[in-house]
Amino acid sequence: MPDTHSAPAANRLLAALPRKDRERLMAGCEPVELVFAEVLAEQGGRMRHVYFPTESFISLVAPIDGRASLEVGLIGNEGMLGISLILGVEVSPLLAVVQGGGPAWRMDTETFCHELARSSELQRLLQRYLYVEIGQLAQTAACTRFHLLEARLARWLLMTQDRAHSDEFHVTQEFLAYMLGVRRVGVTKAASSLQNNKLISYCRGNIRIVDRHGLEAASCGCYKANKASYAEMMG
Amino acid sequence: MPDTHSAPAANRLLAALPRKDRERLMAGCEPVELVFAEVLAEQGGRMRHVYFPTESFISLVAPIDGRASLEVGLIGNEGMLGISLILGVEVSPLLAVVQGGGPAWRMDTETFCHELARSSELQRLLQRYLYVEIGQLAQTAACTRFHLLEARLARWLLMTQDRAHSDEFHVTQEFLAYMLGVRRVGVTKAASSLQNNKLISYCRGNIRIVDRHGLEAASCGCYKANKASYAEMMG
DNA sequence: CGTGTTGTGTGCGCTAGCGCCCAGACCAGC
DNA sequence: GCTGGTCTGGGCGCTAGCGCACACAACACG
Repeated sequence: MPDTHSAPAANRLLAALPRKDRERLMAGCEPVELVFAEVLAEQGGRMRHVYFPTESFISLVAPIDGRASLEVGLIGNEGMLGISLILGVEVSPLLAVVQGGGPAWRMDTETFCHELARSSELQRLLQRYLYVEIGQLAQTAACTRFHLLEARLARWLLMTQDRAHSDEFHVTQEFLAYMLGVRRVGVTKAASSLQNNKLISYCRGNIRIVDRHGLEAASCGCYKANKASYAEMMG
Repeated sequence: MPDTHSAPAANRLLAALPRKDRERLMAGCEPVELVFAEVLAEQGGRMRHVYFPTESFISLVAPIDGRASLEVGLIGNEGMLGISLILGVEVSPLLAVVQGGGPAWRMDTETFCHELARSSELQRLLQRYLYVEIGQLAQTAACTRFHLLEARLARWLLMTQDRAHSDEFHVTQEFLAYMLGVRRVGVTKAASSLQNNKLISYCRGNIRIVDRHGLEAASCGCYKANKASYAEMMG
């Protein structure tokens, strides 16, 4: 079991719980190692587990028309996968794919629902988290409609850096194109532009954030807006 | 008080409640007449009331960058405004604007929260409704990204027709452009195309749906998908 | 060391939608 | 009947992103 697992605060939702609630919840969790591209939930499929990422992170993807798709959410150690269970629905509304491999806590849905019923603190916390997610979903819709690819890419990189807890991570342009709902070539152009401006360095899927401040300036306001909304609601 | 108000089933959420719960809830409601373009909730503003439209309908709009905006939800007699209260948050995540004037039930938030705590049936129902809304939010994001304006317009018209309970309603192209996040001229083109194909007839904001089947064929699959998801979850 | 696979960069013609501006049609009110 | 506001339509040049096809570099593995 990796060392990261032993820190209870490795997931911020868990960390935000009162000690008693947290300990009971974590007693029902098991540590798992998520691997890149693993599908944790199909759209419309029944969820068997919820996940609290610690070092890993998960993309929420809205498939459309069979072929295309669009990432509409990103879950790292600030959140959880399976939040719709607090609405009493154990069907996943979206496709959930591991975007960054690594450790996470996992809990089966029955145990989770049981704990949820017992702890009103847990309920309160997760309700607020869901509220934030909803706001971000709407924000993402508008962002995707209005903002230029380069800005959206910059935002995506920042969000990923936050969740990867590192200024280096691996993601191919092909994959990025899939997430952003554009052609691979479009990503090539946008990424080249960022690289020319010395904001990132890119080589065969290995991305390094060189100038975080510059990247924030190049990204759309949605990045900061999202962060602010999380901070406001989750404290 | 308009006659439509006397029918308890005029709002489908209310109608779906067991008689006892419904009667208690409606006792806390007052009938109001919503007027076009009225703002019922500012983004980030505190909500004072929740609304159950009967003949009226309400747009949920995600403003972005101050100027532009995008409609991400539409609430008619199948839903309610203020659903985020079931998450214990009385701040509106979106801008809510009356899109079609008419009667609705209104309830102040305190009473609503109180009733919510009393009726687990109400909770269950609204949780499912929120789940559907979330799914549609994600769907809308992808739809806006990938589908052509003409198809999106057709979808919008169908959704509005459903909520207006009439094949005629009033909406200017200017307003449509605002909702769809495009130029007015773009709407002119798309609407002309639909009119040329004898699917709608359009004159100075007065729209009439001429060929509903044709319009469904011209719209993207999102319309049917949304309807199906509501039907599945809400019975 | 060659060979297939994976990832990145380019070029080319195309389309949807943009921003801007103006024309005409219709309606309401004086 | 005139006038001014509202609504629709169209023209014009432009851009972001599309689809397709191809070249090339780096790596992985026999």
